[in-house]
Amino acid sequence: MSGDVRVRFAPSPTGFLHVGGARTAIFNWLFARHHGGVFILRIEDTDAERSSRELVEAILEGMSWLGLSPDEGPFFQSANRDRHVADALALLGSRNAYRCFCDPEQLRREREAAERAGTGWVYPRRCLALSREESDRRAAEGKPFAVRLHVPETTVAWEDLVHGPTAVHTGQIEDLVLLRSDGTPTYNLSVVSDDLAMRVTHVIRGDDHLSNTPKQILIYRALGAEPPRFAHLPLILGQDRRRLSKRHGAVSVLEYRDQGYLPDALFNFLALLGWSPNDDREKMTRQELIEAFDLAGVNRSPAIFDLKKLDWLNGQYLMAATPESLAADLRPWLEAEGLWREEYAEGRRGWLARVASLLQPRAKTFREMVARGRAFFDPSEELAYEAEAAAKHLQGEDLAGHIEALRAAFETLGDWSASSLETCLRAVAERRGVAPARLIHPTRLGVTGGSAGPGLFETLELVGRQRTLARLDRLLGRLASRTATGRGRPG
RNA sequence: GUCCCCAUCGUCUAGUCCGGCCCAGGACUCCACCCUUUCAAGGUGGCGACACGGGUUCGAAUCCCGUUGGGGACACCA
Repeated sequence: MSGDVRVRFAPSPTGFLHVGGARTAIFNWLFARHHGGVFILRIEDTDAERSSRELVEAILEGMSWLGLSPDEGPFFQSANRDRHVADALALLGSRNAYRCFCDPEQLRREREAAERAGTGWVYPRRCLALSREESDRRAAEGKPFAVRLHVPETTVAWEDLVHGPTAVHTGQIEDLVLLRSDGTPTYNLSVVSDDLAMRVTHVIRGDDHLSNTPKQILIYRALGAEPPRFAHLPLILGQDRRRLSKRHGAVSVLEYRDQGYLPDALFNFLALLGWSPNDDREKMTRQELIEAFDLAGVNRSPAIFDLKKLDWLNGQYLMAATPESLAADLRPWLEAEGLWREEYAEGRRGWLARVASLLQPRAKTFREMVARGRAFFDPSEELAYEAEAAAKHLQGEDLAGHIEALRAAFETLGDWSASSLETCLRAVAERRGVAPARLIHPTRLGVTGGSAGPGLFETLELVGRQRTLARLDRLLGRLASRTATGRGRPG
């Protein structure tokens, strides 16, 4: 084998880290880990106009949240400009590139005119016809020039690790600019120069770079270098089969963090988008993913981002987590809602963990967990009743009397535990000659404000006697006013 | 317009390289039932696909050609 595997993820900080980029990063990372290689992070910040320090930070933050720490870097492409320029000049010296004195504005107009006419357009190589002497003379005169690669008439072929044998005739490839007339290097040159300098062995990137590949291979060859191996990943599409964009909802990985998804779940989900192990495994640990990952298992067709499945997977991770770790993860969410209390970190740690264990199988995200756990976290007795649930459960013969009896029994109950509460409620129901459900549903509504949720007795235990009684009092008040007005409407 | 890529349930996919084990398997979603104080979770079952047309072959989801459909790229952006 010819040396160790070295791969890189090379985002340009012209936007946040979106799920497509994250997936590319994950595949690179997985490939490196699988082969015991090196994962390099290179920030392609050569477009000063569109790049920003904040976006660099956002990308770094997104990667670190996903646990994608680079073995080398982050490197900044802009720092390598001198080498890029030197490489371009070397190409000029070796006659693989030539000076182009054409006016960029003029070329742009020609291109636009061709586009309006509905035809393609490539640079007509006017300056390639210039003699060496003429070119040197104009340059010496100080005339501005760009440096263009002289694209030979040939067929560029490579063995793509995802697509298999791939070949493109250079007939449609124009003599691309390597150096702009202001002396700055362009993308294709910089990428090749850096990948070469960083001794990258495998370029794993999105399908949108497929058409850049022959251009870059041409640059490698002109530089007298051996190109790396290439692997092009299918793109991730939105529900409408178009390229994923903001219109499709959350596309930044940090948005998923902020919506309450676990990094391991997103990582797992993204790893399975466009790749699968050769079996039916879905929920896989990082170690399992590393062991199973293989570029040969990458699909060739684009995949649609399915939020429902992510929700399911995240739910699986939530259910697999220990209540203690969930309780710890819940803190920032509770803080954001103003529901955090210091005692949750101390004396009531166990209580929080128990609440988390009740919410665990019922929520897909942390955000949902906090929303569903309102009855536990909210100190007040003023919970709003869900209208539909109230209409359904706050009715029937002498409901106030039943609740009154239940409240009295609860007030003097010795052991405030789920099992004891259940025994107590069932006894009251029997004494009053009604089915337990006649008490259970109104009680749940009174204590939680809704009709769905964890078992009532566990709920009551954790809500505590004080709040339970206060909330039942409020319910009684509601029932009394209803009776007073004849037929009041709940809610 | 030109070039390139892709094509299995609504979605993610297994199977395609090395045709038969596939009247196509798993998962998400949806539906039903079970469990059950509700909602989940869990269990059981169901709906649901080889884009189309030609070949090659004893035999094709798998190989070849074409059509259609979808996507991407064509900058002195990255």
